[in-house]
Amino acid sequence: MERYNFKEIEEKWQKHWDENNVFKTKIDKNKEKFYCLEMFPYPSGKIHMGHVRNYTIGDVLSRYKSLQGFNVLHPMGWDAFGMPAENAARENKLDPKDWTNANIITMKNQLKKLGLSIDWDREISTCNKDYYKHQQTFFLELLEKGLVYRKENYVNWDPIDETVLANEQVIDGKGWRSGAAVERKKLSQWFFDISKFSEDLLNGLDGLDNWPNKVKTMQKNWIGKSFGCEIDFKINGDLPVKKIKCFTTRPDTLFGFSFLALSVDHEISKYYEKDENFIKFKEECSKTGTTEEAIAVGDKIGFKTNLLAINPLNSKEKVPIYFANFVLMDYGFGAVFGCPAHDQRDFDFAKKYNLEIKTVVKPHDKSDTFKVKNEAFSGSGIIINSDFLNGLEAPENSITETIKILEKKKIGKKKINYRLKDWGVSRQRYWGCPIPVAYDKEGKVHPIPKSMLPVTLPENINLNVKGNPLDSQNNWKEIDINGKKMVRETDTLDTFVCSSWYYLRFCSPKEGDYGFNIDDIDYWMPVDQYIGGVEHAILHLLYSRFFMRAINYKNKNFNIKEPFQSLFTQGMVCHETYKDENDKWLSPEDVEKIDGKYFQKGNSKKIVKVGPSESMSKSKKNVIDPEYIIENYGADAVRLFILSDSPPEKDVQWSEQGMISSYKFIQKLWTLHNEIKKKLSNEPMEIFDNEIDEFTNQTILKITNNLDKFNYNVIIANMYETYNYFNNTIKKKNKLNNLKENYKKILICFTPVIPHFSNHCLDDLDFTNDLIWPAYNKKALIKDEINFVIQINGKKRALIKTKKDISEESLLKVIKLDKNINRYLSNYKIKKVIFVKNRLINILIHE
RNA sequence: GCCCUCGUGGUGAAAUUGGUAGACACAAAGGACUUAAAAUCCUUGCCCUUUUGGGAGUGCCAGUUCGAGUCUGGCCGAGGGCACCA
Repeated sequence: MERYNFKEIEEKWQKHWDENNVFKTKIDKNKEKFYCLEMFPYPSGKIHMGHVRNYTIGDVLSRYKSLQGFNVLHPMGWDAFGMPAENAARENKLDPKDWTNANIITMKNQLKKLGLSIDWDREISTCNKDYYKHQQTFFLELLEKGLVYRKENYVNWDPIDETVLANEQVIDGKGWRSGAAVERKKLSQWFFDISKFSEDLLNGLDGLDNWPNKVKTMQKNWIGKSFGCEIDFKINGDLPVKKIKCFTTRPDTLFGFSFLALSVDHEISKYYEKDENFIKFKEECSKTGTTEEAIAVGDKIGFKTNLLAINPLNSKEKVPIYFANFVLMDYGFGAVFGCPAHDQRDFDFAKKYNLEIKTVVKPHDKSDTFKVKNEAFSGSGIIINSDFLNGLEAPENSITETIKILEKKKIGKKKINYRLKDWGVSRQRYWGCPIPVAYDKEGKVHPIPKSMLPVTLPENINLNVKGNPLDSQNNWKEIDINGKKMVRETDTLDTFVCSSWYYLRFCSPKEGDYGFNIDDIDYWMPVDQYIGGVEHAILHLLYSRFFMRAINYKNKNFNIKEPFQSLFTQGMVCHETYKDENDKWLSPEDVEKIDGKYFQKGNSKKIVKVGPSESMSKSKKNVIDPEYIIENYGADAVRLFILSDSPPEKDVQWSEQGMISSYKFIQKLWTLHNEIKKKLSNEPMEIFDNEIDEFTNQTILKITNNLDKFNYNVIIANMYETYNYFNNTIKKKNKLNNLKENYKKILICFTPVIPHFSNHCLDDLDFTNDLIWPAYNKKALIKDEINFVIQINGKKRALIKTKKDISEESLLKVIKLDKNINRYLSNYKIKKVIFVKNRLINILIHE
């Protein structure tokens, strides 16, 4: 027997799949479709283990669904616009396009070596003008529908990447890519009106039964719906403004009102612009505002105005108005009514400035003289000290009642507020999709006529400039529209716009007139299974849900709202981290383990400090190169290992030992295959063995269920069990009549995980027909004999083999023959017997 | 502070959804083969007993049940998300 030559065999099959267009997909209305999609990669250079895991999971599912007879769409493309290309190009004096395309070629080859069942005919790249042309059309359509607008606003400015970031791209006050502390800057920007769909995006979550709850909760929190009331406060003072609007969720505590706080950006601030003390105060606010921790721990500070606000429920009561650092301009109306007794933040502020703390809610178990002392009370209770509101149950009842009263008095009205803000999509970068608009001399916006699309990026330009390289491209910027001279928009679109609709493009990758063809969409969409990292829980997944609604808006021909029917978020691939004596990161390649201790390779004097296992990342050097692993162990072995150790939704530890054992497992399977082959050709097959049928059926049932439930790690265990069983059985038994058909079924079940090996073995035995997912035979699943569990007082005392469907009476007779059981039964009286058919008997005795 | 998820051997983890806890694998120890090593194979895995067997046992404490890793309540611990959101 030859050793299993994975290199030769894997290459052979990959070539076969390629040359025969095995994974090419066409619409076939006689077949049920299955659209399996993994989040497409950014072409950063080489694939990493995270990709291997993500795409292996998707490939197992695709191959399984194909074998089940589905018409499977399993495409791949490139999220090809973005900063790294621009940075790399600047450093190496290259064109971002060349850098990107070279990476795409490398990574495509690497993905092919993994043996993925991808329809490469549908490959798309978002930096290709055939792609972004349609994105520009979408942009203009949204502009026409009023879903895109331009406004001057405070934005998140990333000083390292020198671009604006969306709220979703600021994590803990830092840029999601650069890690730089984000600054506030006022700029004119393009926005997508995502907040228009806040309610719909929230409601849509309820229908996403096959999404992880975690992701749904995150989106729900991000949308941040809250019920409340808007209230107009009259103000006393020497300003032309006589009214300030506030949003509150607790109008029922209005009698506890003791100050009104405004954002420093509130419109009233314009009357204080020349006040030196106010300018100083505003500066102080912007300083503390940069990091999240500063905000969380930070002091509440205020600037007292000479204005007074009048309590709308008691016009005699007048309270001071402050500007305060904790009031956000872009939530509510940038103004807060302060009730220190029942809001901790207001309480802190009141303590600092010695403001009145009026208790208006008491806990149920306290008397009417209850007074808030050391901290605000926000629990449930009864309204007190509030005139006609007294006695109401707080909070639910008192809030609705108060709103009714306020509405009657025309002081306020019911209001629902959302935390979700519009999506700022302007980026001051070169390597992105140009925004297809221009400005005339007056600065008025003109869409680029659709006939002039695409607006392509200028090529071979100097990237070594400060700010946006497109700004200095005068030839490119100047444009004639209908004889009028105009200047192009130089901002490009956030790359998350590209990924908001790419799954539609895969359905019609070559459609020239529009982004997609409606017939294709009708057949393929929605994505039946989407697979990717949880880091996009809010970003990409929310944007995509918005984008479908935006296309759908005022569009009778397009009915998709939810692009992803089911979502699966896989865990990360982790590895131990290593540092040398100077705390410099070391790569696993440079580390050697001798007798349980770690040293630098080739130098057993240099001790290596071992850190915790963390998600593989270039910066910590704890990466394993998939190409090296595939080269040395083969794609099947890598696929097997990456699935074997942990459930796919959890993080997995990379283990060299585990990898080797997966490799050895393939070799063992090969040895087994050859022994089975020898038996099949040498021995007359005359003995029909029930047990092997039963085992195979059990295995088919287990693997099928585990595939359906994404228990891919358990499938690997099932594969090991199968090997162990077959290996033992063929050693013990000869001339098995039903070995052949069972082995064939098993090989088919192995195909999704180890496609090269399984196809090779199937081919080797001329099993080339009817390669379909085996159905389990329910009759064969019912065993003739059952291991019956015998319990005495709920404790297992014996395991007895009996015929199936044995009755309670006969079982009791049988178990009396068991020495151990009889010891209990003959010495004690039976109180009660619990009998579970074909499974368990529990005998309760007096002791 | 608020919300969510999760606690099972030395390790990664299984457990047909309330019915044999620890499948499958990694690591470890012992053994077989070998001059030796590698590779391969076998055995072991908490406590008591020579064995048959018995006891404890799924973070901790209670509860429901004939029976709880699984259900209920409380506590402890870990991870994640949001965070001056009015």
